Amino acid sequence: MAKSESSRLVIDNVSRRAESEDKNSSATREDDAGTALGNRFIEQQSNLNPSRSKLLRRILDEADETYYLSSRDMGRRYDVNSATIIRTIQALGYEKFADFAHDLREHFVTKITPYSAMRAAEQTDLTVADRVRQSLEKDLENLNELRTSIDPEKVIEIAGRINLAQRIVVIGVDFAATLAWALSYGLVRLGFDADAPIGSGGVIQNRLKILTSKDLLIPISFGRGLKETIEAAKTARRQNVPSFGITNGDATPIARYCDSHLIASIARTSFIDSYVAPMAAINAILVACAHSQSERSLEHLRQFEEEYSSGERWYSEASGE
Amino acid sequence: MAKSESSRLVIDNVSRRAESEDKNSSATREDDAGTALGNRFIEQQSNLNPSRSKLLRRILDEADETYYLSSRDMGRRYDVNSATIIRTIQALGYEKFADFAHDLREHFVTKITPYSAMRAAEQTDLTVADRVRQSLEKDLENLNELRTSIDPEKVIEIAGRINLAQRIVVIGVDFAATLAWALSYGLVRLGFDADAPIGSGGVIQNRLKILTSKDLLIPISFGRGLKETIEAAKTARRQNVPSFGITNGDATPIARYCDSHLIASIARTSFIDSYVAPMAAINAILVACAHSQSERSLEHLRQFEEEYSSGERWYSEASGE
DNA sequence: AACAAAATGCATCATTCTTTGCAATCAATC
DNA sequence: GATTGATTGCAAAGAATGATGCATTTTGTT
Repeated sequence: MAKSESSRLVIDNVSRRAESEDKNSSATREDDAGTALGNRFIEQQSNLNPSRSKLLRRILDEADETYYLSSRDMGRRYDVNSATIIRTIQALGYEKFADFAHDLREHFVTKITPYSAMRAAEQTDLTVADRVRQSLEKDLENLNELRTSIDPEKVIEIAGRINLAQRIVVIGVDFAATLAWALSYGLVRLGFDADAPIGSGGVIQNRLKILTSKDLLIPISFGRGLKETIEAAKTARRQNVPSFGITNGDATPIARYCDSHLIASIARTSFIDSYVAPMAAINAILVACAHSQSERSLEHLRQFEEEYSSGERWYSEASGE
Repeated sequence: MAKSESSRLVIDNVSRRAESEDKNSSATREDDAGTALGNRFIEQQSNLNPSRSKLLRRILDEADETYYLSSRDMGRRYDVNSATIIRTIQALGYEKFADFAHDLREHFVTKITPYSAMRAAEQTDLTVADRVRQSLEKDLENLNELRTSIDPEKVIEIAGRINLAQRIVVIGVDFAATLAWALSYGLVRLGFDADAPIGSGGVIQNRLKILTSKDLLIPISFGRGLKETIEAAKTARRQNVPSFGITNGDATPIARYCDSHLIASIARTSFIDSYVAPMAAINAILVACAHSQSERSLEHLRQFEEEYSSGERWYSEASGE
């Protein structure tokens, strides 16, 4: 009984695996990096013949279904002898299979997102509850991707620029306005002179006119980019105003027209873009700002918290019911 | 060489374990539910003597360090004979250790968040980069907690109410205004009559005056609750306006004064609350809305998308550079 | 096409693991 | 405080795993 029930996680991942096989061939992929095993795979690439490389590629990609296998089971899974498994991991530089198994688990843990487990069920007749779950798991995946791909140093670099800037203007239109507002509000709380102008392109352009090279523009837009936001970035460039963008890819206009940028996925399961990962990125920026110049920010925060919590702003039972 | 490097994940979790030992004793906890193993642990509680129950409690809680152990290693870890491990899992109803191991892995996977691994490093001298990473991992944990604790049916229930409502007013002040704005904007895109009034309490109260029992109020506030938001919820109750709250606990004023509510954690690592999980919750609500009355919403969305993408709003290279 | 080098599969052994019988220990009840 | 039933540890048996020498196949080169 335990058995039948417990095998439900392993549904049918064969199809999706097969499909992703072609494009990636078996070469190293950049996103392997970050785990001991992934790094070793990259390093030792020259010591691996094509079939071994391919074998490892599959084991790593399918870590969610291989991390708990014995060498024999792994052999069975990929139609090779267990000795081949052993010798392949030895070619990677591991002395014992147990060492490899450990690193494979680590690899699995850092790459894991529940969404990858659910993706197998690409059924057509999803219930609404399924879609809700899927949405959350996609958010989790986006966020996890952000976590593994983000370079903390880059975030710190932004924090540094924010620290140096006299004024900070955050631009976001439509849905991205949410993010712009969140960032500028957070920065204000940390004591920075930040704002996120809303309104038509005219309002924004006017706001930009007074910016100088001592200020900082943070435009936020995804995909093709909304006109007003991109125009703002270009204006900033013309006026030598430093700019730092938040977007979802290296090829987006924001990435092109800003001095540097941060990438956070807005990939969605349904029709509505998910701004969860960018929100987390903004959070990270705020944290970096707060801690990279502790005296000033923390002092501001403390002050803010004080007047905030002592003040009249919180609800108190006394006032009614 | 593989060995030394690969043991870095296992730092020192003993202290934190010990500390959390007292309060939870060894009794079943609600958050065990949701995995085959957790459920079985709850069910079979009566068949377990205190020491076995305690043993399992620890194994489940420390799943991140036990999921890959053999029965022997588990025995060593908890200072019992491996036979005790075997018989304990048999008392749970498992026939073979392998079955238990499988469910333990599943348990681990559903509970895992990278933050739990990092928490061990409660050093005092964190670098800024560490704090950035920690912030992201905390976000991930909050989001994961939301995912495991959320009841999709509840989200669908909200969606149902939103569908029925004539007008929807979302209230959020300060940081929560970001969320309010995001929700109302999303709803508008789906074709609902929603808005998120900003401004002083007076503005909000005026906006509420015209609401009736056919409308819906969605206040968003966390912790102690901001006065204006709570007052809005209470006003709604007085006027028989249905209300649905988003907050971070069952004991918050929002939870008390709203007809029903959704919980999303804003727990943070630094000084700034993280609104990542609530953002995901809002996303989930929007997805549920979009799919629970497909005809209307999807039609609206399609229309919206069309005029949006064909329109002048996107950036196009032609216009400059 | 022939050869050398490398890789794989098979068979095997030493190691480790799971499971169970048995004796000792512990806990609860009369 | 003795007795009984449940639980644990110990030890051993049986099953599975990891690792390696040897024969065979594959790959790449001349």
